Amino acid sequence: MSPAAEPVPDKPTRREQILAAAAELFARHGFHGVGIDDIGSAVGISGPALYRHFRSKDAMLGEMLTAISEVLLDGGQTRVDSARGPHDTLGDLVRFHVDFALDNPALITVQERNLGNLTDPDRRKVRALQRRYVEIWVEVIRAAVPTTEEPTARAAAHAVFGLINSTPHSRHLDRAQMADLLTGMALTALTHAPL
Amino acid sequence: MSPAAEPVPDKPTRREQILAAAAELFARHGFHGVGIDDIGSAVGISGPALYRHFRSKDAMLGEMLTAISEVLLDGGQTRVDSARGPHDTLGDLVRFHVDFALDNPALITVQERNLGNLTDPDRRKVRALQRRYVEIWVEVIRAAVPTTEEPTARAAAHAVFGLINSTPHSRHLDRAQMADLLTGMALTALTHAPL
DNA sequence: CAGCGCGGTTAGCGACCACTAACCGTCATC
DNA sequence: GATGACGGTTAGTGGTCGCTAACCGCGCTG
Repeated sequence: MSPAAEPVPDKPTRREQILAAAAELFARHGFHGVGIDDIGSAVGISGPALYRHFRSKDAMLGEMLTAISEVLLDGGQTRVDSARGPHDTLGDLVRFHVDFALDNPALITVQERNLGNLTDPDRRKVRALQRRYVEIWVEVIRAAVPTTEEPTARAAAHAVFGLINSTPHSRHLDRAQMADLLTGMALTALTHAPL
Repeated sequence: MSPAAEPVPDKPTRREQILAAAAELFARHGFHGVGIDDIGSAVGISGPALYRHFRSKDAMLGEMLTAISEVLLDGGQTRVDSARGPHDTLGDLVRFHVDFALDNPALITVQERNLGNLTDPDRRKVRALQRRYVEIWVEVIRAAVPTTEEPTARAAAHAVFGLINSTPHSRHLDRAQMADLLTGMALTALTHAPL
């Protein structure tokens, strides 16, 4: 067949394969619980070959977490930019985060658990991105529920992240049901609870 | 002053000191990210002295997590035993878990993140205890919101755990406000969302 | 006061881990 | 058809980690 003409949805590059495998392993065993050889053999190569693609193990985690944070921030900003009204925007934001969590359970887990294993510069960068993402949520929450104080909105946003990110720890429902459940609970908690 | 007559609330034993320090460290750096020497120096002794109190590093984590699971299960059972009505019982359960999470952020974090670092027998034991705790929640949820299917109730329980356990990651409010916020969000999500 | 258990100490051992060194086959290009 | 970038390989190295060994001072108790 003709080369490079198939409807292949972007064959993942080796770097991406490695990051995906590493994310799975980091999520299951923790950053320090995974060896360089474990990651290598998870993608069919062995051990030090990884250093053809990454400068260090720390760099893998750093790239992984900054990528996640950028995707979240970017997606959040997009939802806000196409705002139709405060309540719809909040709904879009919730649905976006729910979809991301359901589609990337390993990444969500790593971001939640392994922030402390980043190098200092990487952690600063990721923290900054995360802060901007939270600020988006704070503004949208306060637009939808105007009586909410800013610190309360921030705490509520974190609580909703916890609710949604709990996904990886429970697989009792199928994807669609889970999405509806989490979206409903998150929106109800944000808009009907006494904040 | 007279020796051993003050209102000291049970001076913590050495084992307890060690477990508390280890919990803090495990929460911050992950199980494999903490060395035996780190734990030792956190309680003022150094390194291998820990082996006078625990058989291994694994045993510390094991004892820590089984203790947490037993406290939760026990507290949950107590709340159910003194039930006055479905809604009150659910409220008691939520408030109990919120209090525990706010008072023991490190323990909650360790239980969430480091279950995978337990030895197989320890993990089985902890999992069994956790399952029983979740089943308490499932029954109470279904009593308070009778239209809820069992798998949905289980997923909702996990989601609420995620919401409440998000506490350690956000300290924007003082304890009382945080307790009210989390309790309100959890109860609203459970009883007013379309489960 | 001899004996001993309790809870410390330091030194060291074997395993493992992140990473480097040195080497090699496969292409694409000139 | 030589060249060199690319992405692999195996062997090895320095450092760290969990744990054991050997030793020791203190406070009970018979």
